[in-house]
Amino acid sequence: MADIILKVSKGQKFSDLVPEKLHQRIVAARMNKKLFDLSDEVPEDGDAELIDVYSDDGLIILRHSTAHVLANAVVELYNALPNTSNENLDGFYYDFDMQPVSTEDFPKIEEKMNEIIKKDLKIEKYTMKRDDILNLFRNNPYKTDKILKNADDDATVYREGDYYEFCRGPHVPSTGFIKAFKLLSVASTTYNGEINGKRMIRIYGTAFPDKKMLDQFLRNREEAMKRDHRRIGQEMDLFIFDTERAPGMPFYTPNGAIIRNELIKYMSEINASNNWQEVWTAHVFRDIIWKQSGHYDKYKNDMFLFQLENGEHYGLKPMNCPGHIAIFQRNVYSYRDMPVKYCEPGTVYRYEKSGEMGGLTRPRGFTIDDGHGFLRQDQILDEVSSLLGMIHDVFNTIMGDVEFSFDLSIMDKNNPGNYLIEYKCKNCGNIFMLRAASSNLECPNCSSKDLEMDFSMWDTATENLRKALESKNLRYKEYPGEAAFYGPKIDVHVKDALNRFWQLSTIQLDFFMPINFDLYYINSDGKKERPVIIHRAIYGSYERFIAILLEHYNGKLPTWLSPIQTYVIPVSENYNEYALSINNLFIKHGIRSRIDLSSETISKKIKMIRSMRPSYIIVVGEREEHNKSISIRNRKDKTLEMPVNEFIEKINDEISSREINQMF
RNA sequence: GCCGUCGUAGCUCAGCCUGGUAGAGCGCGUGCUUGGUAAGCACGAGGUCGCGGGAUCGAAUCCCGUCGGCGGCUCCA
Repeated sequence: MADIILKVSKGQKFSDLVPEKLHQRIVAARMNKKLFDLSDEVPEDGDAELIDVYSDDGLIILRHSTAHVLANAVVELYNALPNTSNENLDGFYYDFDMQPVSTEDFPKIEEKMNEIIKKDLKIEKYTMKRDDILNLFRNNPYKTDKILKNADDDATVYREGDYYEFCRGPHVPSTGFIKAFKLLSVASTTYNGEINGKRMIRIYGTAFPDKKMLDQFLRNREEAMKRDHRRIGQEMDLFIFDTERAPGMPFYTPNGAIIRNELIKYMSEINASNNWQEVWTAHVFRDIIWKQSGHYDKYKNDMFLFQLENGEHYGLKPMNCPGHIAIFQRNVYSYRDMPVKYCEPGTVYRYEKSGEMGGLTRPRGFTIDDGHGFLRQDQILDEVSSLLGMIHDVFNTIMGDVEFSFDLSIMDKNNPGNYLIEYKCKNCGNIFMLRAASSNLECPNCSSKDLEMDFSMWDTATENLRKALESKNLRYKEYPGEAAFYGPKIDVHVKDALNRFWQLSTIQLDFFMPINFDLYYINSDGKKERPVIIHRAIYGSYERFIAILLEHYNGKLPTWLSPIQTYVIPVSENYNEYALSINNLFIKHGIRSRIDLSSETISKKIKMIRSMRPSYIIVVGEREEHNKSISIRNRKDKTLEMPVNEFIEKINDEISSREINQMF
């Protein structure tokens, strides 16, 4: 439905503007970017937008209102003290101070919620004085705290039956607007996320405008759980975790190593064709390099650091950039040599806290398809454009025609102290870079405090990132204040088959490392000049990317990535010889083929191998031997007989062109 | 790191509440079966119940500690 925009005049009630037939669909209104309850009066003449429950904003309002019904129910059932709720892409949650509940209690809570919904309680809004609100919530310290922090004398309180909520709104007009909801899970959390805060119970749920959408969501959710990469990894025998002896470290089994190596090989080709030179760097460094890079100060608690008998201090690399910088420093470069671009499948080790690890998505050791470019400032645009092209090619090749989203994280000029920026001393003319938050704002040369900020480096870099995105016609969102202190960045998200966005690629500009390591090149005037470093990864990490691919394809990887490309099954022992000759022929032609000579029935062999997701199952018997052919069963369980040589040619094409779809 | 929850055969799990030193299915091995596209039959091997301690005549089971896993929180260069 298109947004409904109406001319409205001051004093009208929004609810009176809703067309009769949309009565159950319009949940709120918006004017001048402000949301209103339908019970509100129009504040001034102008254009108002009616918010449909099927729109993004409407959905959030619906979920928000459902969270309140949850709170209402939980307060009645358990005498809980509600704290706060939130809504997101998947649903909502509400935090309570209460005795722990489990999912077994959900039916009871849902029943109570349904009662509240059936009553179709009006959700009424009251504007109240702060002291009155405080009085109303005097028995709830969490609400009191929030009121003290947020309320002024025209703050709002909403009533739903006997239940009151201190809230900005808006809400759906009555509880009957909630047509389809479900509680999903329960977890514990801390009050306001404070690390030592009071323990709270968080109940997760979701709501949709109709039952059909809810069911679809629940089905997707179930499918996502079935597709969990840990489960698929087990079924396909791809990797293991030796949780006792090497917690958080993935081990690739032969099948998993095939996938990883194919991805590395492809990235290596992409890198080479875009002039990124492959290097190899050490995994263990003396700690001095981490002190120089700044990682030690900031991340030493998250690093694997150790000391030898002789007293020397070492650390495993948590980042690849210092290694690449070390290689860059072997030479003096002319501006003509730039850019210098090094890349590497670089394995890094980070001591993630025990509770922060999880499968392949958050291991302690992982390999980044890392790259560091050393650029002149005028080369940023070209390089970023080239990277955006690489990103496009890579994901379209591997995942198909996927949807992307781009985040541009930029500096917040209202808080320049957070960032490393250039200053000019008005006293002595010295130009230097400084992160104001971390040191005194004074000229390192003459100690003058009369300084002028110069944003030009940031402005140029940010403008180049924008230009690169725009030149490729990519839509992006800007996030002021989200830039790293050392530079702006682009993060790339890719949508998978289950409609989930994953952050994969990142392109970060860095003004800081070049200073820490005193990097320079010689410009056309023969003077030293600082390069900008570009940090980039396309897959992100191999571990995470493999996990995403497994879930995206439900393990049914394109043939070029598939650990088992053909699985040969003879109909009976009488055809073992023919089957063996076929298998050997495949292997000779570079196809990853296996054969099943066990004395099981053909049905059982197929049943057993299915969880390993071979690309093609090849069945041979009398007919095939006679015809010099094979029977091929594809991933969709279609079968086709084909001459052996024709199949070999076709599958080799499929593999070498990294085709996503099967030959039939 | 914090809260919750879990750890039994290669895998998935039952037994634990209400102590009497282990069970299933799949897989694996052997034999029979020679089967044409999602489980043929029989027999067999395999586990000191994550690890350490405590109370008990006796612990997979109860208590404490510890190491891991999972769901969240916090964090993620």
